[in-house]
Amino acid sequence: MTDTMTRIASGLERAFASGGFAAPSVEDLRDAAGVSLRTLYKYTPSRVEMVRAALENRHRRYLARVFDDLPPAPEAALDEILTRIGGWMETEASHGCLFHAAVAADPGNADLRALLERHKTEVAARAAAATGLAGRETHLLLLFEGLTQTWPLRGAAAMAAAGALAKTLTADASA
Amino acid sequence: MTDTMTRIASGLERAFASGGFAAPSVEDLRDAAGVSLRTLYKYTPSRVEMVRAALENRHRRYLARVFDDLPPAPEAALDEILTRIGGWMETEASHGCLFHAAVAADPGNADLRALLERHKTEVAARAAAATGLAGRETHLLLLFEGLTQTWPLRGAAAMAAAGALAKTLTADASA
DNA sequence: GACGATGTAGAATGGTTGCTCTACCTGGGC
DNA sequence: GCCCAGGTAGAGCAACCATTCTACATCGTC
Repeated sequence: MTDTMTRIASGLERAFASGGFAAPSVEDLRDAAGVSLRTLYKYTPSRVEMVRAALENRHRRYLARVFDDLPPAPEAALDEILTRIGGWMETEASHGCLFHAAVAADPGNADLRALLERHKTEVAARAAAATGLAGRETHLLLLFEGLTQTWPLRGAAAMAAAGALAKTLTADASA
Repeated sequence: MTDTMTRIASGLERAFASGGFAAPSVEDLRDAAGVSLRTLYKYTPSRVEMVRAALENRHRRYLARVFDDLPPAPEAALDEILTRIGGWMETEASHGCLFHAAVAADPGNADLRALLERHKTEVAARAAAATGLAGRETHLLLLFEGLTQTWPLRGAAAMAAAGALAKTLTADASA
């Protein structure tokens, strides 16, 4: 029922998330997308377009899952964001941020890097808006990046550390 | 004058750092290593061994550069560590941590993941020892990971944010 | 000055990859 | 009943890649 492009994008996202960006062949990607090779190439005319489609899909899903319907109070919002990032890591991204992985796999690709930049900028902006910490976008970003990278290594302990550091941020702002 | 293995390892490190782990062909790696294909395969008998050699070299260089000869006072030590990580990012790792990049490029490889784990664990341990923050390894790790990932996106602002968050860590400990 | 260890140069090989192309199927609108 | 937009299935192709192999150079040691 979902239109073809959506089905392709979410299949590709799943494939890259589990297999990385280097390993999966286009035939693997076709299997994951659940369409024929011809249709796959019709919607995403090259392998890098497949990567782009997967990341666009990821971006939309991540923003919705982490930032939609947050509690209005700043400290509660920040706590909830961190909890949701933890949940995201647990169920979706057991080995780190997909955007960083894409750039790492192909560091020379400027388009990919622009996509990463846009994703992180939007994440920081939405977090700042939700927590009333305008002007602290970089602090928030550092916290999220730290949590996202430390989670695969330390699991719940990473969440606890992020929570502790977050408190000093909100306390600072209300002082 | 340096023995062959060392020359190969540091050449490989340079190649992977600038080209990522997926793109460079073994011939590219040979050029970077500055030896013949035969010699390259003698010391690193497969491409994954080349990756391993590069990462081992990176590990040694990183630890030496960030943790050797730190000031004895805890707060000064932490500050100095962050400054050195910033310097490292600026001159060596303009697009993130090489260990995470290696794992991202080949997420199924357990050996690589073990190498990442070992690297980060050792970094956290040495940082905790140098700053007198035993028991806070995860907090330190989160801070370093955050800085390392945010630096390519925000540059000096990332350093400032890391410094601010670090202060709350040391203040906490002395309280 | 001969020898063996260690290096270089680069051709050959067998397998894989990204991508294209041909041929066929299917279901809703006229 | 026919058509055609939009799909499937999968063979074919040229390029590339990791790895191996052959043939030759260099140098320190005896």
